[in-house]
Amino acid sequence: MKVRVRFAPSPTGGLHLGGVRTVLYNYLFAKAHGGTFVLRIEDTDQNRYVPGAEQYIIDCLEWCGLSPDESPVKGGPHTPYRQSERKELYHKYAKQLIASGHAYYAFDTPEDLEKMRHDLRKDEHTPAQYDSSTRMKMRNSLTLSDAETWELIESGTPYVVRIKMPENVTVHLSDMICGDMSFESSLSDDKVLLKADGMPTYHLAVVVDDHLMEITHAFRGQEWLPSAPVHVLLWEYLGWKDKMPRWAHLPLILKPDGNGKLSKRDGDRLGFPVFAMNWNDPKTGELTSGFREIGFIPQAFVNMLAMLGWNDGSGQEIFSMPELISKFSIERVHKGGAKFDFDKAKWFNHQYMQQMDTAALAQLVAPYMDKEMGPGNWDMNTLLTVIPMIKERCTLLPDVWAQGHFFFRTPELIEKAAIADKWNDQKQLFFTTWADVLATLDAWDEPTIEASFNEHVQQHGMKKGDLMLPFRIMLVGGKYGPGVFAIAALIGKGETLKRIQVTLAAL
RNA sequence: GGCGCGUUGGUCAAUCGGCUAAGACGCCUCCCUUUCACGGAGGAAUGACGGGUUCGAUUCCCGUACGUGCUACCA
Repeated sequence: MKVRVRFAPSPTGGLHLGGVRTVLYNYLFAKAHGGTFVLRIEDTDQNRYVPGAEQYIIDCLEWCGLSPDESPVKGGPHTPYRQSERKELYHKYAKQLIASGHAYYAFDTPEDLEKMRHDLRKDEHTPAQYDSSTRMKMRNSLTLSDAETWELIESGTPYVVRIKMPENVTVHLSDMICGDMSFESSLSDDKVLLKADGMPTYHLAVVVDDHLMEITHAFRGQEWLPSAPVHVLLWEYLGWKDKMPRWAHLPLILKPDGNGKLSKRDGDRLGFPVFAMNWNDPKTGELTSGFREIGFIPQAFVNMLAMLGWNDGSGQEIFSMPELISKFSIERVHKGGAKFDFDKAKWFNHQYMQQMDTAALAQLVAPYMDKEMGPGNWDMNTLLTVIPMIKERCTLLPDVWAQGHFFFRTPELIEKAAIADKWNDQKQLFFTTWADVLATLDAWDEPTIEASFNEHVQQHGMKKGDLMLPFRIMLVGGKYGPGVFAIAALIGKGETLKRIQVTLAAL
């Protein structure tokens, strides 16, 4: 059997961690079986549709290295891939369901529904559902005659199509992750299949499209489990049950500090991104930060997500994409949700920064260099030299600048406070005279500079330990960075002397 | 409220009836390093609770508790 999987996001906002992970597991499963990964866009809610969101999703997938084989832009054998462009299809199958008695027209207004939910409420806490116990009290094609129904439709009365849930049926569902489950059909309400605006709801669209696009395995978040029986019933009622995909309901990604699904607002609140890339909402003008922009390497991001809900049992945590494809197994995906841990996410990125080759890393760092120094105003060869010296101190891509800016530019901020209270005339004299010695040096390399320093320390009868930190502060501006003599060697004699003199004058 | 799903350290988690319960992140101590890191060596910290089944339960079953999801003309 040829494997076909799909991801069907609604273009209503950024792509969050759970979404990317769903794509990832889809992708890994498909690639492991030589299958096809389909992207279709679920733009079925005109009120919530946000222009640009579709392209954003496509860009995110590309950044993550998870580009689909078939998509609205790429095309494929099942065009169109946008649900808004497949409207007639849904109408056709909705009519088929009505004809076979599994669905019906409903003309109730929102006010009618609200009244029903209030008047017929089952108990204090729970409003009534539109289901077998209430549907015969509403205005729909089950209570109206055919002629009345037809007249209402002809006269342009807004209507929806609802599924007629059976009264006493136990729906069985076999899930690749959750195992066998069963649901009582009477517990679900008569879900709307076709909305008054003519668009399908998710329930109809997912079944029709999965069938038409020959999807064999359907991955989605566990929040869909309660409506899965509706979908199973639709597969059955449409006569396609033998072609129903195998389901896999993925565990949820939860808030780090406790309760609930991770949401966009948690990122703002806790100081980390929840979207793959920056999302600029054109409707609200609100900007939500992404993992790409704060300096994650895409492979690290994807690796981190892969481990949030799955492992191969060996204890290995760093996997390349080909390794993930060959080792991923749906049986080892957890059932329980996982709290997202930003520290662990950063650890993954740190690991990738250490193992990545310098040239590739420099390419990823270049945009941040452009941002700080201006495009063309910095030297790539210097960056290539500097990266191996500082990368172990770097967790995210912009840390390269934070940890190495002094190689490119005289530090603007000098942490004088770190040395000021122990400063004295003797030290002042030491550096003044040593600068003169340095000026006369012929060679300019790390051992030469350090030897000169040591010799000068001895001549002044001072302690090297008292002078190393001041020298560092002069060159770097703060208490961090690689060996001071290596820094001096790299920035050059002129720049070293300049930094010593500037700081001496300021102390 | 109803229904579904889940529950091993603070977090991610291994274990598929034999446990002195792996490993990772984070935290702490020490070593290395005349800075900050990296690295190395240690440490604290876990089976929700109550019943069964069994020679033996973290593991299987049943309750309870807790968590979480759904309960829309949102997905």
